[in-house]
Amino acid sequence: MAVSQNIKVAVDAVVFGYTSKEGLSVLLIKRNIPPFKDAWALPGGLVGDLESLEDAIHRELKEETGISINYLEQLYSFGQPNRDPRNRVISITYYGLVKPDAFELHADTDAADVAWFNIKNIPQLAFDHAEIIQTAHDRLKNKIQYQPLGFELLEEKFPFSELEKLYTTVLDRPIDRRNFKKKITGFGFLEETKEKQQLTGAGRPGNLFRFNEEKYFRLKKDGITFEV
Amino acid sequence: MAVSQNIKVAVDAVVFGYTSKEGLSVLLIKRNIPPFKDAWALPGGLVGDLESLEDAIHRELKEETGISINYLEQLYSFGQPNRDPRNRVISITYYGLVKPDAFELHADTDAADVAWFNIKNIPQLAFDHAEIIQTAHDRLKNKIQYQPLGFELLEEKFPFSELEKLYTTVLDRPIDRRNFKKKITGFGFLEETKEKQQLTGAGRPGNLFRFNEEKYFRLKKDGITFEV
DNA sequence: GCAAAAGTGTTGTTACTACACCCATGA
DNA sequence: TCATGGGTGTAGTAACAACACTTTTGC
Repeated sequence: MAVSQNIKVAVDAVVFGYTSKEGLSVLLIKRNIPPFKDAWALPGGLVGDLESLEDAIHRELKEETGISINYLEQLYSFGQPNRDPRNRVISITYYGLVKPDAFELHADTDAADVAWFNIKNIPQLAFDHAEIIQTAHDRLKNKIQYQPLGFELLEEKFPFSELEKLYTTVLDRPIDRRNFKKKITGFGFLEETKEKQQLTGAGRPGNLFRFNEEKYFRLKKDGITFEV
Repeated sequence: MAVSQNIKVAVDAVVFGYTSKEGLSVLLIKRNIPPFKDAWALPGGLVGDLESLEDAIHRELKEETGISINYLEQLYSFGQPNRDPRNRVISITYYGLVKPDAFELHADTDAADVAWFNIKNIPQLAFDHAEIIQTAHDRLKNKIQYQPLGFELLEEKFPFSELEKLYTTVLDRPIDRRNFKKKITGFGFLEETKEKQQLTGAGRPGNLFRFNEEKYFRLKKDGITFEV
């Protein structure tokens, strides 16, 4: 019906990182071009005419932040006519999970700077990016209730307390250690190794666990019922 | 980064209808322009430069099928470069739920025909629309597990067996009547009226129920745990 | 009176919640 | 020996699954 259309298509990503010291954080870039020059924003950009949406977001992440990420999932599409002050841009957003320590951040092409920001301490953002982060965070909190979580966010081997801290952080409330362990081990996607945690200060060292990838991803697909 | 971009933005909708005789069906239009002329397709079309995505899909539904629908939710965005043979079009898709009997279908502007097709009997479709319907159907089956369902699909007053049939149809398996009733009445979003069903053939007439809108939508928002 | 659909309770089993003390280590 | 964090079991309660017969109506 519309004879010609003048709308641009962008992709943006909310990349969550987790460390037990820092908690849950989000990867942001500092814009070096107007509008919102020098403001923090989500990594992302316009989609190329010949590339898929997934390729576009991976490319943008690589260019703007230096990270490459294998777990990325579509979140929502934002399309209010005035969300970009220049011209109409709709944004297809993704969210992903990574281990921050596994990457060196470097603001390569389009960005003046890149950094992790704790989810509780996000600065003023460009465009409607605050709303996008909010949506992604809600989705993550929701998702944790019917999918296992942790594989993409923890080291290969980790003490059980790391997983517990992760859940505490994402759910933002305390959980009962014994019940949590019963539940998690009941699902069977964790394997206990014979190794013990290297000590970092005082305290009894914990046994190290790892994910059984096959079972983990099957449960991720089939869904679980998770209440703690 | 891309200096100019040549991508069009469309919206498409998977509108589910339910009747107890026909089961679950999907609203389709017959295209009257190439490509895929005379093929069945989802209602939808290009987004206007100044309208929101939601306005666009409501407008297209009105134009192409004659229905207006108040429950519509974003589903997913499809953006493979080759999904439209003419040029690059990304589609932001929605899904909605209606009572088919409440509308007169009429193929107004862009469509040669409009019709309901049973979900088990969908014809060959244009573009990647079969995949979109699949995605919508999966979402519906999933959603039913943590949100109440029925308000948008049933008459104002209905015998309990109607709700039961709806769940049986959507879940595509039999459910235990007594346990189902216990569960549903436990949530408290149903109200029993004093009226009895008008008879349609033999059988004991059932009491009529209605939804308590306030409780229904609160539970829809908060989520429920549903297992039958 | 028979076919069709509605209505209704109980029991066994499983899953969840709440809760507190001892153990291994480093300093 | 003290501070820190890891590890473990039980009992009461609530939710779920399985299951069959009686009632009301039309024909």
